[in-house]
Amino acid sequence: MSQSVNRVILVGNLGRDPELAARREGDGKIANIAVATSESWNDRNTGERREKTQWHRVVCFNDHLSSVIERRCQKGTLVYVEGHLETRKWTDQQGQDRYTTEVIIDRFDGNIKVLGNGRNTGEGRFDDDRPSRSAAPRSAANTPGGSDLDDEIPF
Amino acid sequence: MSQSVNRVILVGNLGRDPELAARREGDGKIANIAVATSESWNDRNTGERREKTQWHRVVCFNDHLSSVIERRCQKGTLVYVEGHLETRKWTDQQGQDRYTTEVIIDRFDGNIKVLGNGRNTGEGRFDDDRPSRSAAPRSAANTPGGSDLDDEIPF
Amino acid sequence: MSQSVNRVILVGNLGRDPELAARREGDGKIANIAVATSESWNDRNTGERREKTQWHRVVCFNDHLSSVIERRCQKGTLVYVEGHLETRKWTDQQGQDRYTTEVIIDRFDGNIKVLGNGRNTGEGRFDDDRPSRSAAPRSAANTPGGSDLDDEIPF
Amino acid sequence: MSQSVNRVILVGNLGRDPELAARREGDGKIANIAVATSESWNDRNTGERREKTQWHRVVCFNDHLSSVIERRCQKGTLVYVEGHLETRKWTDQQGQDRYTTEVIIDRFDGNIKVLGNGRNTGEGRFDDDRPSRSAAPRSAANTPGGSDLDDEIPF
DNA sequence: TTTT
DNA sequence: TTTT
Repeated sequence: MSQSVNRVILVGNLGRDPELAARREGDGKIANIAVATSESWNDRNTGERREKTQWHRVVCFNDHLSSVIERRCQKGTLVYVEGHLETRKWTDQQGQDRYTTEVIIDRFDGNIKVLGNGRNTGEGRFDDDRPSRSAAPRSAANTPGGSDLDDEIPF
Repeated sequence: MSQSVNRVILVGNLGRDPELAARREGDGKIANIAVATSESWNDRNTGERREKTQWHRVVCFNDHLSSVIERRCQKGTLVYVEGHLETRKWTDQQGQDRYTTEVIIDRFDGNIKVLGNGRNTGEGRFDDDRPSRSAAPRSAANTPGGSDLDDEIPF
Repeated sequence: MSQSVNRVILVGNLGRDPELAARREGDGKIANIAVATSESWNDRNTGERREKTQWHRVVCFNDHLSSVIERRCQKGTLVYVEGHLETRKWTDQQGQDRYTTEVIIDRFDGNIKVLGNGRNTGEGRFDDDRPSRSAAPRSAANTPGGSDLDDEIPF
Repeated sequence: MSQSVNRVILVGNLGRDPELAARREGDGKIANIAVATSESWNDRNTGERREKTQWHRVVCFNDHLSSVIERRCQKGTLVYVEGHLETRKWTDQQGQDRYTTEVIIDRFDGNIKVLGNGRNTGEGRFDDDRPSRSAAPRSAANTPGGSDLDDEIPF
């Protein structure tokens, strides 16, 4: 179990179209996206509005989800991403150790969501792309004879 | 410090317009919103598409933020909410104990975000509503002479 | 995809031993735990230390994980829980509609972690309980010839 | 508001004692900690147990919280950290651009918690260190005449 | 009921 | 470097 947690949640816009990486043998497609988050504040001294953008390297190792990213996302798309941090080591041309930190999208179901923009305007549901391999959520309220909460706001 | 964590993150749509509650003395405005989240899956047995909606009572005790909710949110608005769970006890008309669980929006800055729909279409930034009381984010990259990451994707 | 997110993170202590519910046909064991979170603050007016505890109904529908909860958790155990909110409707003895909100533990791997106390003191790893059905994490750094970050501190 | 979210949650152990950085003028103390998270799995091919550790640079820019980290944390301490990602640019000795990604602890209250080990065994509460500047949580259940949930289990 |  |  490892007594540890490594969790990242991002909501932001793609800075460019997704890059579909070369397929590694047996592993399927890999998608790389650049996600921007920004915060703004009023400068204490000048009173001016300031803004700061962070760019995040987000990587998807799942073949099917990468295809969906390819189809549904483009420069400007607003996405929700849930993943974990990984820092990988590489060697630059001068032979020096370099480290790059990425957000790895964790699991298939629900860890990336298209929230707006891009190609997702009214063309049907994302889930339509998925084969029926997705299991039913496991909980009481999904059982037959269960809640009719779906039909009305219960409060 | 209490060695505990109580954290909720929701992205969903408002099921109705916000309700601005009566002002409690000295506490400012309170906003109540009904947020829907849903998940869908293919039924194992029938193969049919099924969907399940959850409704969340979300409460904001901050006066200023409640005003913003009032202005910026309406039925259908997609919001991001970050808060914590509270269950409060009350007594019904039969004199019985009842419990209601709500998501309390945690702090002012950034714990509710309008992601789409509603009144937020191109009318300027949410932050324009805020007085300059918001402090500058505290971190290295915000210092003078700092990063020019804002101008370009660095990867 | 549903354009929505419903996510709860708790770190808190069990208020009593886990309750293993009756097995529903075909669904395996269900575990119910009561998790307390608390926050404390200094009262603005009196200056006294005040504390507030929240109790959370946490439910696990996974058979194997429920067994682990049964073995590893007891009254007082500190746990990390990651799940989502569900409110289910039921009818009380007076025939009135009632609603109960629970935190449903999301998926098997890593969504409950024993952080301390209870029976988890030095009795071996939680993972030893698991059969080898757990898949390898999918990411670059796990590939053969990959990173040797594990062996040394990169900063 | 910026329509974006940048959020990191870590639970892990300190790999070394905290490093208290030089004070920047007017900004107070800065604490740097190295937090390890790890995951383990059974190798698909060999069946062997494998483990992978990630190291996270975590930075605290808050003076008071940095003092607490200094006192309460040491090599081996298990901590909960909530923050956001920042990547800062710097120039190495060869004059090349380099980027380092860090987790910045977000705000004062509750964004770092000592969960175990280290110096936190029975020496009194963390909160005792804090002056009474912490405001009361704002919510219904904290009001006078409010809930007595604290005293009894509601389920 | 828990815990600090 | 940590921890299980």
